Amino acid sequence: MMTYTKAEEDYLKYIYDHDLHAPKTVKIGDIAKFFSFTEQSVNQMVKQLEDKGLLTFIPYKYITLTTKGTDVALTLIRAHRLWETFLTKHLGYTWDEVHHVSETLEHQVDPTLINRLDSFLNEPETCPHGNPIPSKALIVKSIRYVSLHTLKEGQTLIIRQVNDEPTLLAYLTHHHIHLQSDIQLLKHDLFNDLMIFRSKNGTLTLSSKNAESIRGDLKQ
Amino acid sequence: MMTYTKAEEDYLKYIYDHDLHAPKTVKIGDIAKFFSFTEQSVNQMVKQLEDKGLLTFIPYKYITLTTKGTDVALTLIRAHRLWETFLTKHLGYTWDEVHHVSETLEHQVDPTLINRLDSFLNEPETCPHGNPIPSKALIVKSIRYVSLHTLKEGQTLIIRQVNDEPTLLAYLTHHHIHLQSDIQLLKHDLFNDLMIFRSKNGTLTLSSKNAESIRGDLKQ
DNA sequence: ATTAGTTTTAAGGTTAACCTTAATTTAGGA
DNA sequence: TCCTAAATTAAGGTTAACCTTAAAACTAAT
Repeated sequence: MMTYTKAEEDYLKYIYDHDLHAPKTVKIGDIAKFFSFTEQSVNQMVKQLEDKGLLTFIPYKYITLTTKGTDVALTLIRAHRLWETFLTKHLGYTWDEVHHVSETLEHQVDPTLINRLDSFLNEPETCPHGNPIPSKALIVKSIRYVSLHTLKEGQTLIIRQVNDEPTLLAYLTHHHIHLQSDIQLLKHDLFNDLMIFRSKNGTLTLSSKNAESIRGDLKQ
Repeated sequence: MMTYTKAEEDYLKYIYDHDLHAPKTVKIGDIAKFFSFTEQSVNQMVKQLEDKGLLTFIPYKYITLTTKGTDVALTLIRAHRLWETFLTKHLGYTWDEVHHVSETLEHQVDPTLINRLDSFLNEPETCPHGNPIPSKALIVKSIRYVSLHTLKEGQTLIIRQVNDEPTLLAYLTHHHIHLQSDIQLLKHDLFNDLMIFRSKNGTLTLSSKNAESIRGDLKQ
């Protein structure tokens, strides 16, 4: 089992996420902008990752992960989400507290350890934020949910997934909103790009960018 | 909470262990020999640790940890032994397998995490090798056991503690010896410095140096 | 008072891993 | 065709954290 540097892993994770959201569109410039590096630096690192067989770069087109690169990204995600599950299920952490700790534990990806942790947890399908945990064979069972920012006024969503963003999670927790909560769009203020919702415990406001980080099932 | 580099932590652990075994005797040269560094390097690092208030060095006499330095060492030991306990109690590791994994996990010493892990494990008193786990307040409950290498021919020891040395542990496991096992000294071959023992499953030989790593209660 | 063993001072080398600046070069659309 | 965005090449800087070599200086014990 090869091991990669933190920077390499960060590149792979970014590319994986970006590609999931918009396939075959990652360019050198995207990565540079995201990490605030120069394009030359990114060019170098992309070359390095290509040399290691982790990605393919078609100049002037796009970057994609190879199977090997995808496996590395999924291995990291698997470890991260399993540690998060352990922390919430057994150590009493809340969903907005786990990210920070898991960031440091996720580089603990020794396959034996992670697989045993998986068994101990009874092979959970999702992390505390509702995101799928890749299986031992790195298969991801992904479910297509509706994103909160696409709601029409009056519609209600049952929350099933939230991106692992501590401030957003803390905000939701503060409003007593968690997985399986109902949330109804009262008003979409297009001018300010704000969405106002009603939940069981009152109303709350989210920018549509934040709403995009929340997904679930439409309530009939 | 300050955080220290791996090298700094390694120095502190070495000094702590050495001091436990032979109080007030650690010198620059001991550390240098142990790590195979030059004495000048060690001198520098010792100065660095002194500047950080972690130890006291009386030239031509000895080095001792300050309270602060002792606390750092105990924090590391606590984390290490709690992770070992988790790995054996819940993830199915054996006592000779845990050391390697815990080495990398032990730098995970975020106090909240470790304290919650401690509660989850029901505040165990000892690690899988029988060594005491410092409490949350860093109190060590140490029990005085008899060392195996001091046995007289014919005497039997009930094993309660073994130093965390993977090869020794693997050897014992191979002979089906574990904590609470009885082991009787048959013959002490002083010429070759070997000790021959009988256990429930046959006989085995240990150098007296290895025997020193095993402690327990004399059986009447 | 010697001397062997210890400690200190000073300057510099190493390693790993990135990241930058500056100067070109190339591709592809208007 | 040209122009702009994208990519490349080349050389070098940075940072963190130790560790080494070489040359003194100091202690304690005979």
